[in-house]
Amino acid sequence: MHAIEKDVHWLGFEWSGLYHASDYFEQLYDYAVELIKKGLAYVDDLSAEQIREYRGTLKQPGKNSPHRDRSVEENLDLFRRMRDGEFADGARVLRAKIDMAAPNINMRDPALYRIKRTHHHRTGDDWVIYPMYDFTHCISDAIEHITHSLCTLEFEDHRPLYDWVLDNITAPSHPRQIEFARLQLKYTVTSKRKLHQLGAAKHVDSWDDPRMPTISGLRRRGYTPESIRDFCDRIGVTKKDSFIEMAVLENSIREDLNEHALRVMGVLKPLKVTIENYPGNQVEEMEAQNHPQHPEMGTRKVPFSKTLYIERDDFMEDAPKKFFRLSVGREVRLRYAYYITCTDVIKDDNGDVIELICSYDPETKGGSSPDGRKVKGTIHWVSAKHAIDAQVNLYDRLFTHPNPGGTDNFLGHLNPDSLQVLTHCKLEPSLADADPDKHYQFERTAYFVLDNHTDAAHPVFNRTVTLRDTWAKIDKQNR
RNA sequence: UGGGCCGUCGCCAAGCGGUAAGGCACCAGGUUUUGAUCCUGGCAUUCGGAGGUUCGAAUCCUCCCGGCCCAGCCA
Repeated sequence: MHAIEKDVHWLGFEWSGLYHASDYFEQLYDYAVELIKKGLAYVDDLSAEQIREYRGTLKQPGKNSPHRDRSVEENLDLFRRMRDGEFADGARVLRAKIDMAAPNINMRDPALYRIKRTHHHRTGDDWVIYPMYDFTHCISDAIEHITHSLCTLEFEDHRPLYDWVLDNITAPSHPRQIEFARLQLKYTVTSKRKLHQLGAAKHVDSWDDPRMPTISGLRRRGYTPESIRDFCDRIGVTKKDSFIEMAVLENSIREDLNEHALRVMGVLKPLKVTIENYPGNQVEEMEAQNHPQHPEMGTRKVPFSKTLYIERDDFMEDAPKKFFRLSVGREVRLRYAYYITCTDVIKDDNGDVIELICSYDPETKGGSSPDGRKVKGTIHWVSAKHAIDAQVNLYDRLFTHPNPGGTDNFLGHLNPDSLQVLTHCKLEPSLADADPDKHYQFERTAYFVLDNHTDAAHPVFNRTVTLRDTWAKIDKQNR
């Protein structure tokens, strides 16, 4: 309950009052008595299984309970004694007397009250009988003078009952129930029951696991309240049962983060680079912009030295012409630093590249050359001896099936690679005191946020969403 | 003939009798010290289908097809 309040607050909403149906238990009881007195409700002694049998099927009408025609006096007495705890749990229920042959099953004398000795978080042990949803909700809405009671599609069949109850008691008002489709996303599940199962079976860490499409999960993943509200504005509200593509959600957060995230450099999969002609002890402070489109967001200094780390993906031995990054003999720009040319490659015994030897052009400090020559690629880097070590969590869709919830075994469609943990990522030193409330763009890779369960000594960054990657698309097409 | 609801571009979604908005995605260009961002252009002769009414239909009528929900003393 408090978690919900917290989520709603975080999303940016306030409420004028907090109401609980349990505040109306006494009134609800009185309305039930009113129905009994009108001959519109009765106490039934049938067991749950018997009631099910008597209910009939979707295509066949039900039949009346043998207790359906008890006198008002007897019903009043029995209901009173239900409340007083004279009967065992499940022994009797109060039912509305409507129509056992109704085509809408919800109208076949639905249960209004059942006996259930359970501790209530607000009313404690005051009650042993509790009202059913269909009886409680409409009356609570009426008491609160709600004008429109919004709910999801599966309650469409309940609306006749909602109206029946209010039509047959002296209701303080008669709200209108309107049903809408629930928000569903592809490649994930949104039902509370299924989300709970994911946690219970340890497929995710918790309710706020960054892979969960919960408010707390999205928050920990790095989504902002603004982006979620924008997403909701875009998708609209209708009665059509639909599934939204993740791309829409991702677009909303990218749009927000592109505008507000601080740009930094972080190397996820480091490859060592030695600048052979750079003085061994020299360190230069390069000036970098915090946001190229917003100079007012300032600049920062990033240390540069002889030994650096660059992204493994930014080097390719047999690079195609369209590959604008580093390869032996090719020149690239190190963002905010120098142009470098790869001169040699060092491999380990397995033949894997473990280090690059490069030379830099001292005339290109800051990233531009006096002779105006062009370099196609600009890559990010971090100085080896200044870098901080961090863990980075890369998240992907939770399921491999577009509608896992619609299959007979949704857990069978889990994406085994929904979380990829990267350790010893090398980040620029300014990130040593990263702000947990700020969002960062590791330039050229993705948006990240400090995990809110992290501790300062061992920073963990969660990937919110990747940047659009045209190269990945081209690369994929070429294979 | 159980009942209820829904069908407009790949995914969402306006439209409510006057001749198909918009977003996402996608495609093609341009700018760019992020292959990001940004900018420009393209993307439904057609609204699940077939008839009908009308000068005119996605919008009204009829029939058909497809999808979702309901047999908790859960919500």
